[in-house]
Amino acid sequence: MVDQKYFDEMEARIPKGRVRTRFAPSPTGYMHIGNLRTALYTYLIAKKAGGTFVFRLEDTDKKREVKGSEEVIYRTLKECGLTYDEGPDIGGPVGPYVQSERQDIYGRYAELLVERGHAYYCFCDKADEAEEPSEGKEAADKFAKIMDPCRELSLEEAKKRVAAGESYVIRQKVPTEGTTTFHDISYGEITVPNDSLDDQVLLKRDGLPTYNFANVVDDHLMGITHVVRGSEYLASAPKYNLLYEGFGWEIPEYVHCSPVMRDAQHKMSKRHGDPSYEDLKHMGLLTEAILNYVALLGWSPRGELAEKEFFTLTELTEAFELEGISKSPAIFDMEKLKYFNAEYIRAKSPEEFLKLAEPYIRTAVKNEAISPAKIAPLLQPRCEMLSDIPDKLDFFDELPDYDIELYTNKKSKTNADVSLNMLKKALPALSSVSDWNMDNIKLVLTDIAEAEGLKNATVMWPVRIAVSGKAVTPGGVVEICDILGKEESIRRMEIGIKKLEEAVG
RNA sequence: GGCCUUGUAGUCAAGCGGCUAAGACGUCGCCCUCUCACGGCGAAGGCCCGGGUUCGAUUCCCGGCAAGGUCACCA
Repeated sequence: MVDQKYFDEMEARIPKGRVRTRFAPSPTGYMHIGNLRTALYTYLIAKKAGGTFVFRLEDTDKKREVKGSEEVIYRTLKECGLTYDEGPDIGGPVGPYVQSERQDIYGRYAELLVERGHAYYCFCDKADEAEEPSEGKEAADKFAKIMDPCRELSLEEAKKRVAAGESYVIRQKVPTEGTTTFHDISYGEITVPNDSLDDQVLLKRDGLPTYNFANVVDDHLMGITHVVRGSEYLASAPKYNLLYEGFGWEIPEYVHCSPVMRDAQHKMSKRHGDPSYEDLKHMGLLTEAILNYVALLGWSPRGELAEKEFFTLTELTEAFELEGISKSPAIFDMEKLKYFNAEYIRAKSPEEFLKLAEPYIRTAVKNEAISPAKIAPLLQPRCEMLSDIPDKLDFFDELPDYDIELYTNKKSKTNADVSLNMLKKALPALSSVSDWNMDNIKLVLTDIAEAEGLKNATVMWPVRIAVSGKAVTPGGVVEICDILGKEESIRRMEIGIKKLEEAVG
């Protein structure tokens, strides 16, 4: 009847004695932030304990598969440095690591569970009812109907019908009375009445397992010691325990993670345009910053490290404690992420930053005579995201058409008249500079201010407006003139003088 | 609706019976300064509500309220 040898062999393969965690996404979407965070915590738990991090692909629902999403997951894990020790592409002792390649396993275990009296064949065709997910009272009514007659069928009778070719599903036989308690590392002990648990389908009509069943079987067969997953699975955890008990298997530790929210009532979702990991990358955010921020969204270091907020992956591995995981949902805050990103950008060496910034600089500055290497240092302390860069540089290639109102500035004590006067003094002075560099440009300008008994701003402001055409620029006049070059700077000042003369009369 | 969970400033959060309730982002002000940014200094802002228990509750218990999850042959 039962092929005991098969089960013994499967059992024998299971690694024992060390922490093993697994990240088990389904290829149905992109890597959203909650996913990434779960993967991170899962990785950290394993690595902190010197254990094994396993990657498993849960593709039991072929209909919902999204092409390309698998690659996104692999790429994201790789970029983030969340390297797994066992997985579909690298193998391992308990493979295969793709559920669709393990199909025969689930059928055998489902039948084993039937033999053990914790599951039963169900011949009712509920497909019609199940098509449309319903809510509220309706769902409650449907649940009542789930207690079907097949539950009471004798095993011989059921097998006879199976042998006759009748189609069936296998359902879990949940006790109708009593309660079930399970333990979660962050949520503690949770007890639920058994009559609130439904006889969930384990093996579908097509022979494939449901997520809940495949999960339990695989986690056991892969020796997973800590099951890390989203809190949306909290409600099904009691049924998991019943399954483990039904098989006579050891129950793993559970670590449920609260969701990452868009706002107080909605989870982050692609449908609402919330950014995925890849979206954030495209916005010019750094992997280190994303990872660091995400780690702190729902986890915080304790004790002496309580005030530390910048962590590398390695530092996280050391600092990570299960106790620090938060039970309440956390709202994703782009502003704070940007702050982290800005910090990481500033921490880069000038060379590293130039490498990162150059493509962005070049989207705005096409003029080959202008060197990105000269612009990058101005940008480094001034951008939160790399994508901020182009807008800041739009005046380099071409002088924008600006309003002469810009020449009026209270703090610099300038207006159109004063500015015209300053430009007329600065023009010849700058024209006479033979060695065009920042020191000399600055010297010429400050000399004018000193000679006139004015504050530096009074001469700097008008010149900066003239050469940039903008009220706000990265860097000051000195840097901008230096980058533009003498000829272009002079030309722009002449334009400024002309504009002002026309206006002032 | 049943069951489960959560609730410290706008946001992330520390706290684990006694504190002026950490820290960070954001906001505001000041300083630095040729604009902006960086940097420095400072300010405003909070324990969901009501009962208990206790000499004393943000912390423990009960009840509300609010929010979330789940109740699929989806994961």
